[in-house]
Amino acid sequence: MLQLNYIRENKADIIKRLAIKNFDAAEIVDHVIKFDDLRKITQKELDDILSTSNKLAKEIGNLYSSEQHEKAEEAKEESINLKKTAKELEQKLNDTVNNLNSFLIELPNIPHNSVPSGKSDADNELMHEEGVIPELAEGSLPHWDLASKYNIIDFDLGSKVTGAGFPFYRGKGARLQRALINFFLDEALAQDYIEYQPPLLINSDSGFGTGQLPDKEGQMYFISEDDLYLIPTAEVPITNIYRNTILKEDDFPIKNVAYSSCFRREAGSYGKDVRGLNRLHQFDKVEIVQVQHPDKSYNTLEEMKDQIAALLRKLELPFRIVRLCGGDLSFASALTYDFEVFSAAQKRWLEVSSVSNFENFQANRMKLRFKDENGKSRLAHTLNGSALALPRIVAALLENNQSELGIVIPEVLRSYTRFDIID
RNA sequence: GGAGAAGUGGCAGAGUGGUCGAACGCGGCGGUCUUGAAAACCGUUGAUCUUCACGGAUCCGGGGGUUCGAAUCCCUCCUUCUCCGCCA
Repeated sequence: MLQLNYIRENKADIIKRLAIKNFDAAEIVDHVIKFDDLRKITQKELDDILSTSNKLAKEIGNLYSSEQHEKAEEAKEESINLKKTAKELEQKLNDTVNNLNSFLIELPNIPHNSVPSGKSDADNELMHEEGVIPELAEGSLPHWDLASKYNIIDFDLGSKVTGAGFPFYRGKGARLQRALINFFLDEALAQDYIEYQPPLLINSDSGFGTGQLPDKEGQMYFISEDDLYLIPTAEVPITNIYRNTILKEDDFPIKNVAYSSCFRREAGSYGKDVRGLNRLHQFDKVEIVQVQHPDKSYNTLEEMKDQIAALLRKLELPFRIVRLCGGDLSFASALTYDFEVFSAAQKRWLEVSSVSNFENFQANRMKLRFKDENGKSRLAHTLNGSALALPRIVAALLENNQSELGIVIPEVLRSYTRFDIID
């Protein structure tokens, strides 16, 4: 959510920059300012009424204690009238604030200056590419075939027990997953992150705080009985730790890491993009979250980017980094880098991480503030990134490392898997 | 799941209808004293909206209500604690 004062002071600039997200903000901004004006006026009127009513109430108290009952009754009469007016104004103020908010939450975050314009992922900016794209031998298999060949992931069994997109991992497949989780967590701990195990269900306040609600309501599994949502990412519970808090400046940087399962309905997805591990309803991910001083958040973003690149390098996977264009950037993000690994049998790049700076967009929704050096409350900046999402990493490892002997485990993982090869 | 108790400022803890945004204490900050520090003493110390400012309004778990007036009374939801039941 954008800050009201910022909108008022930078109207033209906001409209211009949101155009990069292909979002026409002109009308909404006008509504926001109009309703905010009305809000201020109404608030003032109400405050004045309440002020006189408060004075009157005190007076009535005094009149009673000095036994002037008649005068007190008169004052009561007047007070009741004031109250009626106050009720009406309150209603009006309420409506106005609701209108204001309904427009305010429609505005996406403003893209960073470096964000290129563009319509879709085709217009993303390739920033970096490294690693050797493996030449696979004749007869090489995509990961879903490898999964059944070595009996390490069972999609059909998942369909039977739950439904499509909920695979079972078995034997060395399960152990590989566990190894990756531990590897990713240990790498983050070495960078001074604090490890968390969050709840996997969140309430609607939390969903609103990070921006999933109301925008992506249909993408989350909802438990209506208890009014709770399954988390689509650990970002939600981990960032919401700081909802409605005021930090001290020396609390920065806050660096948290969490492993969790993630649940996504993925309504509307279909076709070859969702085959095998490419897109699941339930998957595992290690997520890094930082809360940072506004002046430092972009340095932090670069640091997180480097950290994620180092993970892929250690796993010996060929990868590239793209800067998302305006059209591909999420609602809440100001700048996002996507990491993609090359999956050699599918011959395509798979997104395995997304690292974003939300600036104060989430912080404003969840009232995450800090005291600056002058003792003033200011909104903090929030960032997060996957480090990393498991399924597509597994897909690339299986495909890229297949050989006649089996699937070769990268050196760095062997102390975690305690096997060298899946055969 | 059943029965009971409670939720007040960073912490601790008073306040049960009027002058309470809230005593006292601790902590924090500033000062006096000191070569420096501690101690002692003095002062100060919540958030949000609004205003150039003075000021005004709102907030005592959340929401609603009673009343001229609510931290204080009523309803409801949430959370915590105790006892019983169940259970990994």
